[in-house]
Amino acid sequence: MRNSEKRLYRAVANELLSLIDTGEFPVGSRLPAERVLADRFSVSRPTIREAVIALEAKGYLQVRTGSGVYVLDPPAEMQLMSVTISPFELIEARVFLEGEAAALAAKMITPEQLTQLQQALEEMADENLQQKQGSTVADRKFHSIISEAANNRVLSLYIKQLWDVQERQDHINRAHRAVCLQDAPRRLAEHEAIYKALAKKDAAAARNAMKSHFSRTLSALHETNEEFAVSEVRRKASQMRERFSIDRLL
Amino acid sequence: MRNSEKRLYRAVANELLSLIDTGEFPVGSRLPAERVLADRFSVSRPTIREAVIALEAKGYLQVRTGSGVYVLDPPAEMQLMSVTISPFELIEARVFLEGEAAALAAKMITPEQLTQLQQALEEMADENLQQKQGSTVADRKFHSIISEAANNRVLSLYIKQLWDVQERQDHINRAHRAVCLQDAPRRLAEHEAIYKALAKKDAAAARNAMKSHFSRTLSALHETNEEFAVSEVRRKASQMRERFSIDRLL
DNA sequence: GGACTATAATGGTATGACCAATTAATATTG
DNA sequence: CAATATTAATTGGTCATACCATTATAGTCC
Repeated sequence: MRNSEKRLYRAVANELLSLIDTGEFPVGSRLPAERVLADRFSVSRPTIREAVIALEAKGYLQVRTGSGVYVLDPPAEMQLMSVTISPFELIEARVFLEGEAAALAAKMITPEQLTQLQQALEEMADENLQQKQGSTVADRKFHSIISEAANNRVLSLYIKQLWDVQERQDHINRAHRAVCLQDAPRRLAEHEAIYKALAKKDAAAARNAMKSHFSRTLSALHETNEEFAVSEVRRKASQMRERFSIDRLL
Repeated sequence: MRNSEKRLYRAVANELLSLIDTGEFPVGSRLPAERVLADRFSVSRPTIREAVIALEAKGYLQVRTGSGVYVLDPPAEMQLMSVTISPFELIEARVFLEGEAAALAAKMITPEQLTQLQQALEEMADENLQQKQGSTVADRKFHSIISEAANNRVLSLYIKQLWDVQERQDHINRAHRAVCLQDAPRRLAEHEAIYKALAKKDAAAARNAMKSHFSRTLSALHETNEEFAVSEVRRKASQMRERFSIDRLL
């Protein structure tokens, strides 16, 4: 199964999940009875119960006493984590959310929060000097302060979620880091531009600064993607070449 | 305990949580052994295990085989449902998300989707005629088509989620329905304006139409809120008056 | 046909036993 | 005495089984 699932109930839970997105247990359907599942997985009923309760706690299942266990559609965070989200979709969504958050923040931000932003900027500068350019902690801190300053928990929650998703997805993360590394001073300047707009309480300027900050990431991502596609084509071409040459030798 | 905690393990889990923030089980400490807890709560060990597993799944506890169960610092709430969101925050977020979705959709929408939008508009008109003005199914369908047309799964997922939240939260829902009922024809006209902008592939117009559609809801919500606040003040004032008059008579 | 009742199916809880991993105590050894 | 190896106690992990409460189904009766 997975990576050393020491506890049985976890293994069972994972199997149930894969059976769910395999389609054997569609959303809305009722799972087989606990006793049946116990028999099928060759485990005891308590173990099945533990797996079910874990999945229930995470929002995948609903248990109705006397009736059965039913499959719910997976919670939104998990849908985001699945690979079906492309980097472009994610960055696009972040542009809107963080752009509007910046605009709102410009009107609501407190002096303390502005001070915190300055601190974050200094930390980013330090990171640049200390060769630790891969680090994004100060970056994230900066954006996090702004999203909090917008005073809208829906926005800040979504922004946080998208940041988490991005950090978990390799290809996006790699592209993002490449951009950051490649042009650190410019990135710092962009953050400072955002800060200045916020300090001036200029909502439109803050939104624009944030959007242009992201748009560079987006275009870099497009380039990276293109490069990747090109290199893929070359790789396949070279494979073909090799194969044909071998064929000729035969 | 709580409101009808039918299942024992939930009651136990809640008690454990309260004991944690009471300070009896501080963060980082080890819980008493399962057998001890079972004895203390007068439940069986399996029930304790179920409670522990549920809390583990939610990130409150960590179980180390052979060692014990340890208290983690509580995870930042990532669930929108478990946080109380004010109507204003919610509508504000929807304005941004649906506004941008409309702008994107204007560029990407297909003829089939435009047809579907027209159908949804007709259904809304029917609902108005048939006195079923409380229904929002056609309304939701309309907005759903647009969010799909934007071709960004992050946006459409979040828009769907916010709609779900709204339908689950009474106070928001009541305010929304009040607005809808009060001015059905105008609401229909707003939807038609959105449709026309989309048909023209005019992104800016689509965004504006969508935003002004929401802004009316938002301002109506503000009024409702104000009215409610005013009536509360009056109610208390009248109570006071009554009480004072009684006092004088005595 | 509709309301009511008996029956079966399903989840809910409890006991007790045994295993495996960890930790603490103890004995061994240098 | 100190470091190490061994043993014992503690703790979570799993299982088998039994019985209860709730729900759903089938059957019955009017």
